Amino acid sequence: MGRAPCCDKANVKKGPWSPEEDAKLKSYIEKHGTGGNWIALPQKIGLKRCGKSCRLRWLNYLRPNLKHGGFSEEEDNIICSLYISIGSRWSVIAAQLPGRTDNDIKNYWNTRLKKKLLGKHRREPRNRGNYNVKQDSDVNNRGSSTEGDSSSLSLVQENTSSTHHQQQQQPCWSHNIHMPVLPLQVPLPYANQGPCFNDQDSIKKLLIKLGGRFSGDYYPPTLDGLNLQFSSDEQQIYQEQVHVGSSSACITSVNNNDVQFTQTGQYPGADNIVQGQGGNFTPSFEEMVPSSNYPDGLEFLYNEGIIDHKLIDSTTTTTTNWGETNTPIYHHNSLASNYQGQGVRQECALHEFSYPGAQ
DNA sequence: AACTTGTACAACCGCTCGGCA
DNA sequence: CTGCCGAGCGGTTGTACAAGT
Repeated sequence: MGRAPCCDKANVKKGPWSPEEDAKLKSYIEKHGTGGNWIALPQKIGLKRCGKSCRLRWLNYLRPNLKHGGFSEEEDNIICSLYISIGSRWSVIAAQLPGRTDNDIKNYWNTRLKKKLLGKHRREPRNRGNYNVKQDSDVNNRGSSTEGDSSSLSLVQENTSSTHHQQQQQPCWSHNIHMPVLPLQVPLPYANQGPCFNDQDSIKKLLIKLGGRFSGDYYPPTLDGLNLQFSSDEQQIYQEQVHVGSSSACITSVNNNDVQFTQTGQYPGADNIVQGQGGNFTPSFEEMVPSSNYPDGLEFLYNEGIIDHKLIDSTTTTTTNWGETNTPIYHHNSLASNYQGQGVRQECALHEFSYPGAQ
């Protein structure tokens, strides 16, 4: 019992749009609008295209005032900070970047931005003492960005001393991501959600998923301390796939029902800062998250010091009880503040990103 | 020059959500 | 309340092109 197709697949054209098709669609929408019905639109125009395809073409390519390519450093940083805050909610992120589409941002993240960060993450030696890492020499870039300037994503790892047995993964946070002031322009309907992993299944799926995504030189994370109850099959899948030094969300789990997160950061825009509540980035975090369990796909941000844990202080750590609620886990300060007053529970971990450039 | 590999981006697919009857 | 349907979203795939061998 599958869902009925939105159009007759046999009679619709697929693949790249011709200039003629573009012209037809654009002129019609500019004259008449979409009419609120994308499905009927192609018939009206005489296009042999699926309505969804028309919508996508219009939104991602033909719509006026769209920018293509040439992402600025500021846009990079906004994307990074929002991704950290709300995850892969590209439409929400796109709403913060005028002229950008969700598809554009998603592609940009997947093809460049993530590799720019993750690639560096993988290449650099880890825990070998003091070393500096600059994000300005990535081979994936073809000279389109202005890298290496003071506003780029840069980080310096200075101190790798660790007293824990997970020294291999022990990050030393010293430098700061350069985050621009982010004036939110629209409500963020998902800002209260963040990556929600509020049950064991979610955690397990996440771990397994991450296991497939990362591979390399790092020790696999231990499940000790997470109190996740894996079936033997799940555990096998996990152990087969996970070869990471970091994974998953900031789990500081505690018992069978409760899993806690801690997360902080300092956001640069002073006007936007909403001070969180909380406590230190406690030893218990280090102990209970032996492999640095960080948000989905973002471990490198932490391990590379892009998110500066030195900044964590007694005012900024919060916990989330998974057993009770769908409480958000990762929040941007401004996102969180933006959503206050809407009846949304805000016992979230607020990021604070330092902003060295801000005076 | 020919082939292979890597990258960027456009487009598609399938799912979820919300409006409406 | 329920089911249908369209819009929207995010993940994935396809393709063109550049770079490397």
